Amino acid sequence: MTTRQRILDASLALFNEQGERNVSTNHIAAHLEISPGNLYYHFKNKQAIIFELAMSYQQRVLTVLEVPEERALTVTDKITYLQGILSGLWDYRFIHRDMEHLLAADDQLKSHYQAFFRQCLQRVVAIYRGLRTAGIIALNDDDLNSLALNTWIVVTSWISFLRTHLLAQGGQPENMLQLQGGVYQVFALERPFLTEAFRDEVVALQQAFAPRPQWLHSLF
Amino acid sequence: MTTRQRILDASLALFNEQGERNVSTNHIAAHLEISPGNLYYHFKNKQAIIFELAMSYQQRVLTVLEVPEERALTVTDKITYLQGILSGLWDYRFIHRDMEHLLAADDQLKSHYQAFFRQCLQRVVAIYRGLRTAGIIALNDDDLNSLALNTWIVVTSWISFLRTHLLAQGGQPENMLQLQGGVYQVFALERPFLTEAFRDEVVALQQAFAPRPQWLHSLF
DNA sequence: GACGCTTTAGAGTAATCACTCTAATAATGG
DNA sequence: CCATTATTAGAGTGATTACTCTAAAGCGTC
Repeated sequence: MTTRQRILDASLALFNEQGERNVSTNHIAAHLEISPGNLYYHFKNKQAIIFELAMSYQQRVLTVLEVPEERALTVTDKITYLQGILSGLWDYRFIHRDMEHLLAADDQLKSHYQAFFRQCLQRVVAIYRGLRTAGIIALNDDDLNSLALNTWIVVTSWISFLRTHLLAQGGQPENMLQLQGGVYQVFALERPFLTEAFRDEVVALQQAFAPRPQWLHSLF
Repeated sequence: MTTRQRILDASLALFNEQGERNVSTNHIAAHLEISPGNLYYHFKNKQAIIFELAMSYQQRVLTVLEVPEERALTVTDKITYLQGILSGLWDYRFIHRDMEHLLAADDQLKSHYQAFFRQCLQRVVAIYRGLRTAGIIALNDDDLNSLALNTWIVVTSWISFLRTHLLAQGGQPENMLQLQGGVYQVFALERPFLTEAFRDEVVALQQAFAPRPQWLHSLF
């Protein structure tokens, strides 16, 4: 693997674990046992590393959100989408931790991200339209748009919600289970719009993602 | 006003405007035209300032979320709650920008915050129970719990959503209007649970908070 | 094996950070 | 008016930051 790629991988891992704020370029170099000069030979500054990671993240998410045109959507599709997005968010979780800072520090990243968000929202809308066409949910366009936006907000906030409100240290195994709770939570958004024909089936599926009692009951 | 209070006020203003990360204790002192030594006479470190601001924030939110016991809830109550919370979140918006960092840096704040969150969630649940008792919404306990959690997530993420996805510079006047969009968005969460008796009334009310076309249509 | 290009090491730098120390000044109370 | 205490100024500190510079090492090719 090239040094350049090793820098990206190490940066991503360290940013995720400790937060971008707490990881300096010197830390990254030391972790890789290379010199700071070497790091700066491959990237002109820290922003450039972040920018590249953010591009990978966006590509990952957009790939997950592709909408099949030739066939109708199924309930399983929806789960696949959610799991894909949640695992993408997890793998790049440093990005949503203080995105305001990342965007404020890099105009190029900001415009890229805002375009990316529009694309995402359009695809989420398209997915819900697909579910409506498939007869799985029933709602008007206003409700659908609001649902799409609320879904986006809940999904993208879910990880930081977990990390701030629940388990203290960011142990991965524990959180991976809780991560699935995001699926449950989004299903709860859609549930009232389910058609009678699909309600029982979907609700049964949702239960598979029900948060484990040990932390759910500690909430309510 | 005491120097101590002036430090708190200036810190809050600067943290909100520039982000806690970008505001050093030296900045705060310089802004107040006092010496760093003076600042550290009143607060033992930066964390202590943040901690105190976080306590004010929590008290503000809990005060807003008080549930009247002697009377039934009305639709107007709900709007009052939402506006109160949103304006509280706005006035302390630095807190939700990188809360993970704030909590990781201060164990005391972390335990306070987690207890605070539980209290908030319980009150949101109580409010929805009140609306159910008043016959405004109809749902079972599972749906109600999920709705409460989703409401909390959407409300607390709304401001950072606005600041990252929409208008670039954080101009207050523009954002104050958009801030109200959060009310609309939460109403959208509840809308499918409205009883027939109240649906038309509430939906009409919701329209008053509909986001202005100039940025809504840019989204979809 | 000499040349040129890419990659690397590592010392160094100016700026900034949170915070400390000492001493001067103001306020207070007897 | 004096003694004590509370408040303030301001210089300074060691650590850390993002990043630069120079020179050396690899390495492919003729």
